[in-house]
Amino acid sequence: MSDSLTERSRQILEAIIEDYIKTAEPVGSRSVTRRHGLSLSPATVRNVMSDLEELGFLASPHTSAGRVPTDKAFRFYVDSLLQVRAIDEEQRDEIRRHYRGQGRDVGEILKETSRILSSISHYIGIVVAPRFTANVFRQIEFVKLCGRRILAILVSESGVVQNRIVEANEEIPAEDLVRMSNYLNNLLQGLTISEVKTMIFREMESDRVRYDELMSRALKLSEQTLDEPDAEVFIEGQVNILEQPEFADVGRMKEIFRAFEEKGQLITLLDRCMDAERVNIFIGAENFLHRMTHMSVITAPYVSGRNTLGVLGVIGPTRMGYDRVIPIVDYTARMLSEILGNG
Amino acid sequence: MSDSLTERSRQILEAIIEDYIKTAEPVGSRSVTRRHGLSLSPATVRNVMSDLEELGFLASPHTSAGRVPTDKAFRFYVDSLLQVRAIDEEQRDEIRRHYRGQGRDVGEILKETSRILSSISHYIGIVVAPRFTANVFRQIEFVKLCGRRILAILVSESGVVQNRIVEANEEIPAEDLVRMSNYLNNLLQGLTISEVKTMIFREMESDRVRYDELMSRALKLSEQTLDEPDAEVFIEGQVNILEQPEFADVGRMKEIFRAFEEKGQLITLLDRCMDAERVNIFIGAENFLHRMTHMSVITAPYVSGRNTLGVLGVIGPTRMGYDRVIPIVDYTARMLSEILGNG
DNA sequence: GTTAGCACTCGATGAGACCGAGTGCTAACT
DNA sequence: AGTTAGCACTCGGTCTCATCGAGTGCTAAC
Repeated sequence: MSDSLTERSRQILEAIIEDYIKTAEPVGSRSVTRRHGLSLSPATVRNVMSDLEELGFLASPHTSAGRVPTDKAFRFYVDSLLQVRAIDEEQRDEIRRHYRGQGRDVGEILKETSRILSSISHYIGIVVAPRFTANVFRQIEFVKLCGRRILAILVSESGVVQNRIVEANEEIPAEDLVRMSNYLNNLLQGLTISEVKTMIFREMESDRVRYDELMSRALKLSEQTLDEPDAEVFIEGQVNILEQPEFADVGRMKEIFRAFEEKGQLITLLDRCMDAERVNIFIGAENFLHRMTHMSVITAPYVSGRNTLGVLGVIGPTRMGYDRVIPIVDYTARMLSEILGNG
Repeated sequence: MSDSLTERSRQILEAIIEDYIKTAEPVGSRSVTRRHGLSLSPATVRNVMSDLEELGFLASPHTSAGRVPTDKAFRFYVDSLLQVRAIDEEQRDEIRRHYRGQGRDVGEILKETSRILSSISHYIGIVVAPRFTANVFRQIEFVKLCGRRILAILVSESGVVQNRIVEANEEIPAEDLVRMSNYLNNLLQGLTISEVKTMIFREMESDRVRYDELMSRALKLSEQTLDEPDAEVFIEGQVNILEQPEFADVGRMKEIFRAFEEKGQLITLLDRCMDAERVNIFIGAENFLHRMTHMSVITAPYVSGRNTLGVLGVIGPTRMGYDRVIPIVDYTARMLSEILGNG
């Protein structure tokens, strides 16, 4: 398919796409010749554009408007035409600067990351927090609140904390809680959370535990602690899309904001990129969120050692500046990996 | 000032306000007579309306439109005319139902609370998480991550958890960390966080500690842990205001969304309600957020025992259904207090 | 004090004219 | 055969103008 394009067609397509990225408006044959030093007449360009429309790379909103690149065109652009630049030095420094304010809550770091992504890309930053299941267990602690209520705190190798209040059947003395957490910490050391789950299940069945009330109670509590809440996701900079001319229309905007309220769908989408090597791009309808028409998503996983922790990315209009944003996403993912990674 | 209004003027003002709340459109003299069984002619009503405008209760967008209640009118309405109903049974049940999914992370509960507020009021729900400073210290734990990095976990009496990664000057053995937390837990038991801060300061100066490296290190770590991050705030249902006809205008909408990005200002506003007895209302410009014109805020504090933990509320257009929303905010605050309160 | 009548205001709506960017086609040019 | 100039045509955007109707304020009568 891309072979069927002559060199000249490519050049013109690229010119149109780049124009469209700049202006958000249908591109006419004149502007192509004007803005790019191609020594061709508008009429010739028109012929080529007509062919490109035939091939599905361009669409015309109506007869007398210019033409607009389709999702297919952007896909081609990203795959074949785009030269990903190295990250801008200034931007790199800005990212580093944001991360400087050190020593905070992991959640804070993730939130800051999505703020960074949004403020530097001028689009929407998104970070999916690490799933517990993918993590390695480090420690569990029980803190007694009043009565039968216990605060369980679960810490993973990478320093992610999950805490929840559980209610025991009866009041448990503080010393017992310490013994319980010692027992569990020993038992579960070094396992991934999913291994932890099976381990707890197996241990509960074992004779040794079945008749030891303390242990079995400990296991029950930890079980309650483990069942995973919905993945947390940090989204920042939603206002930025209000600046985009193509969303001046109120109806379209509503759709977008609504899409962001359904975080579940977003998470599903980003989860699909967990195993990607590096940067991953969904263009327009490719993202399968019907509400997110005219939007593209650029993602990259962040890791700790060999372990993929989560995914981050930027959501912007389909006509976003891919060449600028891709390196930002890539670099930010690396920085975050470095900061969270402890190996 | 309210005395200067005759009974009839009041009735008419109320009718206008209620009409405006329903329709979001300027109210004319005819609609007042039509919709309300007042046996008065439009002409009479017009005279009264003219007086009300003189007094600053009404404003006319232009000569031939109807009239719109001013902030002052809404203030008067809320203070003097409004009969706050008891909460609707159905809504009460719905709130309870939302809270049923128990045993979660405190943060989760707060987020759910703001979701509840938004979905039941159909406006925007907002919850400011408890400040640490106002809380009573319960426990501190140190978890060793790799190298010199330590995860410090701070738990308050009410089960709120604050965690952050701190970096020590040198590697500290795990046993020492346990001893350090034991020392601190003993020292700080039962103090409020602000007392904790002074205590740490005093203790650091004491001779006993100055030459005990372990203790002084412990104090240093806890100091790092304590300095408070920005208060967390949960905002849900921002899309809901897109439904409000008065925000169909894109410019106005941008302003609102931008206001929500500056969470600091919102927090300042809500903080002012921390000491309020019960429900507190800011109407229109009263909230002092210049971006939030045409918006009102209804807040209520949530407590644990005598201790005010934080504030929650609903943000909606100035012409919101106060009679419906006030009991929702009030009831939700009570429920949340009950859930978090442990005494 | 209340009401009917009336002239007046002013935004909203819709029709018509016009403009201009852009297209597609044809015929001429290299 | 590919390229270009010329030209008729399309169609959204904008401007103007007339019209409509909800609503007002004023005056005079009840």
